[in-house]
Amino acid sequence: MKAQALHGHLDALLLAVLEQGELHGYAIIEALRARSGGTLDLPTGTIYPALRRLERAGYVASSWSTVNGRERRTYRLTEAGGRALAGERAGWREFSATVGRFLGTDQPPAAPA
Amino acid sequence: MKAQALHGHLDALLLAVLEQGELHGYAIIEALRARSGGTLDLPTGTIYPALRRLERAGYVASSWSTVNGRERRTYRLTEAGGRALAGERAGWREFSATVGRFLGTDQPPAAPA
DNA sequence: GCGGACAAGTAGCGTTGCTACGTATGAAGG
DNA sequence: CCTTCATACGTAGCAACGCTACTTGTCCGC
Repeated sequence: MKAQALHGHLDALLLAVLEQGELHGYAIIEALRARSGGTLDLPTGTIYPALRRLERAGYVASSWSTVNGRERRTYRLTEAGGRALAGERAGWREFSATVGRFLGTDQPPAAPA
Repeated sequence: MKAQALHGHLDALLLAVLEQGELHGYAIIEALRARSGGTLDLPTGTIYPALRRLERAGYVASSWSTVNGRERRTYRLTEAGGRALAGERAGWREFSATVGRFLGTDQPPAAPA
């Protein structure tokens, strides 16, 4: 997938991942990769700054913990983050519907389990 | 709709509009606005540079004409542009499917005529 | 004459993600 | 013991892209 196609939607993805439970940065990267079937393989230099942006915005909160001598910063969605996610979802729906009208999205044949 | 959400997909939209026939810049803006139901109201400062980008890339070709004393630069899709559009379509499909998996797109109920 | 629709364009800005780099621990392999 | 790899975090600088604001010019209606 083209790299910068994410532009403007990364925050929504991160919030969506955190919606299902708190995770630390590295795990978020793996979650994105796993849930996307390998399509979304985002570098750390993309994720970590994005998480800090979200924290600054109040959409996520973080706390440190040490696991096996490794420092982890675990992020969780805040209430504001939940509201933001809802907005992002609505925004995404409108956006994809609009662009889809031109690019002919229609039915993705994928029938997930 | 949030402004910069288009990031990376504008070219595809322009090519898609031109696919249905050649148009001049101003008409492209109106076509986008009309076909999107007013959602896509892009300023000239967005469209004109984008068209020139596409022309430089060889995806569209242009020719001048004068209508009612008004200079028009009419753009049409080239063969390379058609191929590019096909690629963009595939890219969009993958992108929207991937992001949709996280944001929950599902089936847009729109069943166009 | 003046404002508004039509028609094209440029300059500069801000956002955003990416590349490249740096640091540190623990486990596995030679 | 030393190297390599996976885990885990982070920053600095860059490039792409669309937007805002502005400019120029014609034609039409008031």
